[in-house]
Amino acid sequence: MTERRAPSTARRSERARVAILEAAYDLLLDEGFLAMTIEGIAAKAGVGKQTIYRWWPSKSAVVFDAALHAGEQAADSGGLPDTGDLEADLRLVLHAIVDELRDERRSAAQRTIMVESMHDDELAEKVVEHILRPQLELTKDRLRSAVRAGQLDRDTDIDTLPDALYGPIFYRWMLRTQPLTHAFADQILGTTLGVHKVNQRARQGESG
Amino acid sequence: MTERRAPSTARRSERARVAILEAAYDLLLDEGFLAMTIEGIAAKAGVGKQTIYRWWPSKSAVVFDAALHAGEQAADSGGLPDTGDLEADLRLVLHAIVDELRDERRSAAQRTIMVESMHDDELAEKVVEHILRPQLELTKDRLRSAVRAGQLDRDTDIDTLPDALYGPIFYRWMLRTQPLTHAFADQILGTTLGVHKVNQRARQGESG
Amino acid sequence: MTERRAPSTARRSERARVAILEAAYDLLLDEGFLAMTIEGIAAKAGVGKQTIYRWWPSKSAVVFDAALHAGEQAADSGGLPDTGDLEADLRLVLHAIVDELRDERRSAAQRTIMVESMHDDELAEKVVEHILRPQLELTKDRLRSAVRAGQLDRDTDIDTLPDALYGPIFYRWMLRTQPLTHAFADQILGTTLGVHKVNQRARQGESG
Amino acid sequence: MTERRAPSTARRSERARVAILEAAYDLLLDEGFLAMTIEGIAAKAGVGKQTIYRWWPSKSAVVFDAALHAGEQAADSGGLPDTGDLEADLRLVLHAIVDELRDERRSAAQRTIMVESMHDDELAEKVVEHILRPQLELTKDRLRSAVRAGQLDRDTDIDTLPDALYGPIFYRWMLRTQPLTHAFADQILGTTLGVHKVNQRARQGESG
DNA sequence: GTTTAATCGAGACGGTACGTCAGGTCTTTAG
DNA sequence: CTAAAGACCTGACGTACCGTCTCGATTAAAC
Repeated sequence: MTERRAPSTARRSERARVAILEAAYDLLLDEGFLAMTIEGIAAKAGVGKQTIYRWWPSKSAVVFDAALHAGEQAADSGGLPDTGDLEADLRLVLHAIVDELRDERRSAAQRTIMVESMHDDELAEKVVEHILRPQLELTKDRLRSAVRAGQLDRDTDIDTLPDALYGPIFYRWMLRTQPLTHAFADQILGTTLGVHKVNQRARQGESG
Repeated sequence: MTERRAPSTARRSERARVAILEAAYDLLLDEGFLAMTIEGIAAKAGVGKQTIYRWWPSKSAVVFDAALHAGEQAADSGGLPDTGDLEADLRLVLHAIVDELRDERRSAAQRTIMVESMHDDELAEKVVEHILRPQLELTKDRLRSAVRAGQLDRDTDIDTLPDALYGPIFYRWMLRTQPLTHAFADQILGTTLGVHKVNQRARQGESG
Repeated sequence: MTERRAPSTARRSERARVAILEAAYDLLLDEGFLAMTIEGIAAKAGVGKQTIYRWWPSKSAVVFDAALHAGEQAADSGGLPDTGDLEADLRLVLHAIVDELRDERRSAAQRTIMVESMHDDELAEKVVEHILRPQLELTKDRLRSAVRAGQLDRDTDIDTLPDALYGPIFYRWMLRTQPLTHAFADQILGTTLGVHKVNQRARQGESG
Repeated sequence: MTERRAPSTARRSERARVAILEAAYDLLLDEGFLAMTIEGIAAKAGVGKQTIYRWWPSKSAVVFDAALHAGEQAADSGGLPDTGDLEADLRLVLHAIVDELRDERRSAAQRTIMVESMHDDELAEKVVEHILRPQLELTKDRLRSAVRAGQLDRDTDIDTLPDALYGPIFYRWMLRTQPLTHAFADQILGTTLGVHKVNQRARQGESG
């Protein structure tokens, strides 16, 4: 993933690679990004420091790969569910996200990476490219499908809606101003889809 | 702000205190939180390292105070504007936030504080209490005023709406997936208020 | 002695200085120059590495000072003995040198210094100035005294004789081709003084 | 020369062997023993590190062989000249040695090897066996021949005389206290042979 | 004339020590 | 008594080499 200065990648020791990623992930969870050190990773992985420096340019890069390695979940989803009912499908997705983020153990690493990406442009780019962009694109695909199915206004801004959905959840997760719940996700969903929902608005119009 | 282990605070040199805070803020803008060092602050401020350690417990603490010192703006706002037109008032606020965050110099400190609060619970609490909570409370006040004025549904969830407004902006600012613009803020505002706006929905219902 | 890059020497910790020199000397005797490390000295002295690097530019420099510190004997001799009997006086000196060089513990430092001075011109100069030249000058003084006393030919080459005395001993010490003994020293002494001794040659002439 | 752990020596690549020795000698002259590295030799020779480690046990061993290879002069001499005039023959030998040692370029490597042999017992043994002992034995042979010819006392210590001859020259060469000249060699020779010369002493006796 | 097995260039590996940097504490000197 | 200056111990940094260990790809020998 990140072996950009890799000399060949052919002779590379898979054993060492995996040991490093797992040691890095453990240390990330146990000590946090700032406290962990390259020397610590090397020691825990039973690996020479140079073997880390040979394949990764920075601590950020190792940790990012470690997080990806820990959850090979990024590419597993072949897309968002599409049952025909947009709101139900999105609710499923948001609930899954909330569930994952509420598991403190699993989400600590994610949060750390997000945080570090704020002052590490290289890391930030990787986060956007490998984690956020794919998720956003899949979401947009689902929304376009909904437009085609007549469930959303034809003039809905497809680029903004995902931010409106994920932003508030991200906000509460990062800043912990209030608890992150399914109910909150539902409210965000309702609020966000509100103006754009064709049928509902029509029905509301009739009954109004 | 953070002088917890201060021995007396009485004999403290104001000259040194200000020099430290200003040096710290300059370095924060020039080098960023990670690159700057306590030694660097001391050198730039023409101060002994011990004079920093005597009054602050950590780099985070100095930088937080430096940011507060730089902009004594946190508490200046006596509340959100209330012209009677909720959407216009919120648009003003969101545009101001966007403007501040788009100014790299001004937003660097904010970003740093957010970042550091992630692995510094004490700092996190201060951020929430001194910066976020006040902003959220003022926003809620404005929303309640709108409900009273009949501009918003009576059953609008006042606790969720601010997250729906600020969350997406925070999301784009932190993750930099797409540029942060006034247009984006406007769309979020439109989407978010959409279902709750009394007049507009009524009008839409009539014309539907 | 070697604090060339010393910033001030005023604030210097005498405790640390002595601990370093003693640790260095111990390690020199126990492990030898090549095997010992700066980190090892620091650890044994209970000192930070930086405290060594602050005051000495190289391992050689530390070890040289350590050797000087161990035996503040370099300048102690107020001159060679002068009992009137040149051969007896020189025999005393050579035996003392042999004794010192045969004591592995005591000669290790000397050997190391000689070795290091080969690839460290600055050190070499110090060795010549502080150790060799004084010894040679004192020896020449004693020889001149013997010429005045009529024990040596008036045309004896005073500049060559010391090399003829010390050279062979140095040769065996360094190259270890054969053991270094008092008998060897005596033979060198006899051979070297042979042609120059006034009385003996005269007596030999009479008996020839 | 030193291929002690060589598995067969049969399949050995002569090209690689020579390239290694020449690279090593170049590096020895250019950087000195301490600064040069096995990796450097391998790189300069265009050879894998393992090819060095396969045939030599240590850097010392490679460098020693490299020096031998550079001057295949060690074993070329079939003995010291024996014209019947001991002093003239030895003068020839000493002048040749002085000439070689005065050539800084050629003698630098020799000096380095001598120096390193002080803290490298394995190297020391090789130096003694391959370079010094042969020279000393040849010298002793010549001296015994002189005894038989009646030019030297029958009780002359044959084991000491070579040290008395070579020691002072070695001393000045290594320590560089004074320049190394033919005149110096002549004086050493005169002093050393003085007491033992049969004819001269007899003549002196007659004239005394 | 092909096996076939050792050697070759290459270079990754687990390590040690390097010399530097900054952390946070302790000490000295001046005001 | 505080502040400046800065030395102190600590520990991580990123680099250079160590000596060992695979890798294919030549060789040169014995079949």
